[in-house]
Amino acid sequence: MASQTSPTAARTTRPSADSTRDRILAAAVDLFSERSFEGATTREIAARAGVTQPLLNYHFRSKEHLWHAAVEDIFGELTQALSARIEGLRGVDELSVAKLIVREFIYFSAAHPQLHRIIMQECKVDGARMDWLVDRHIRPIYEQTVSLFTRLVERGDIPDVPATHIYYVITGAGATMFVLAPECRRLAGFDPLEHQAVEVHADVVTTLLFGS
Amino acid sequence: MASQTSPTAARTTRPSADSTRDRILAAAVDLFSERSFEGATTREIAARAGVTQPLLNYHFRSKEHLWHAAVEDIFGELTQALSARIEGLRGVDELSVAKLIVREFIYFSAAHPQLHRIIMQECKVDGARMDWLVDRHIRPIYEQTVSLFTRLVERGDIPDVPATHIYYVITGAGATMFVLAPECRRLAGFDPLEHQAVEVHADVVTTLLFGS
DNA sequence: AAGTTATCTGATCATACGATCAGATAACTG
DNA sequence: CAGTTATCTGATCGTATGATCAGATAACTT
Repeated sequence: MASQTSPTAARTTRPSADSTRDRILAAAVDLFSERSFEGATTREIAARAGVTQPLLNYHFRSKEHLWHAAVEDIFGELTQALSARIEGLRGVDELSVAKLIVREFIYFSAAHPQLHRIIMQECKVDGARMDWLVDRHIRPIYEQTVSLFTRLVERGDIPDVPATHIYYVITGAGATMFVLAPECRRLAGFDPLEHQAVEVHADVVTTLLFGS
Repeated sequence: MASQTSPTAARTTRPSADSTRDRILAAAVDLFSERSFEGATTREIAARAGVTQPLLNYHFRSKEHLWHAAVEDIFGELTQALSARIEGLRGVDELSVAKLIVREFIYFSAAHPQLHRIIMQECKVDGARMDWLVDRHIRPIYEQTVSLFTRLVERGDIPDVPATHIYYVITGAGATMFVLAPECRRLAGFDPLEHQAVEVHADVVTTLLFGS
């Protein structure tokens, strides 16, 4: 029997190394982010993973399930990275925590452009996948961020800026830039990542947000 | 014989009203922007235009040609709108022209979110359509904008900001916001267009760019 | 070793999709 | 009006794609 997982269920039941399945997931993350759901074919994903196409339907009920698992995978990594960062900052004041979390997010975005690319590719009108993505992954992070920044504003630690603006700066200026690097190169022959290290970019965003 | 047009040829040979063809083009612009090239089917486009599917292949050689014609259409409207604005400003100083052109661009973006949506949907890795789109439409506008702003900077009319930053503010903050309104609503139950008139948003961007 | 389950493949199916074509209808021309 | 061209449709084709299935192979259990 295939190890069927529901689209929303995190992959935690079998912790052992399942390298073939993982390779398929990695290939799916890559191709879905590069070409969107409709633009990526299961054969292409299989080829990149070095397996045959029917194997995808063995490990995942359908292409749609595979997409959900892939998104679960990449967003799980993000959540884990952020949690680990917070965990390592017990006792530190919330302002410093916020600064370091934003940095962590930018670093992750630079290292995993697939994450923002997938979001971008799913920005379709009346898209069910986008609804799921927002509900399950984006909103939780968004609300945590907003509540953290709201506390900092109330405490007078940072200037009072609308929460949506904060989020816009972080995700937009802070992360999407890395994703749009290829388009930037296409347009102006200029790649932001070549001229500016991630750390420098993180500095800019931090200054923008925290005014320091 | 079908009125075949090459993908890059502007539709200027037959100026008379061709309402069916125009309805197909409008439907194509809508659906390509809502669902991307691969996500939109020719049958769906035909249905929205109120015609049968084979008619698309009569007016356009292929789905790819239809996409090019649709992009040609919407970007042609933009170019025309900007040109008309410039035409009506003969003799006006370049700083005022720049301000009004930026406004015009934001108004157009708000009225035609399909334009930025199409760009967004074609942000794929190694996408031939994106290459064409940048070469034929985006770069010309980009270079014109940059050269205009460069002159203003040299003249000391506006603060010295890197050209790419200028373009980023205009297109990013200025226009993409309207396109991402559905996602904004999805995420935070907040639609920027409901809370903020286009004029107000244009004010914000203008202030950001021209510091006045 | 034998039995059992998990993993993987080749062959194939059903369908959705873009394209084609013969022919109908409408519009235009002389 | 007759002839011609432009416009449009129903039927159909070829193919790409996601899914299925029987069976092979590997791994694991007792």
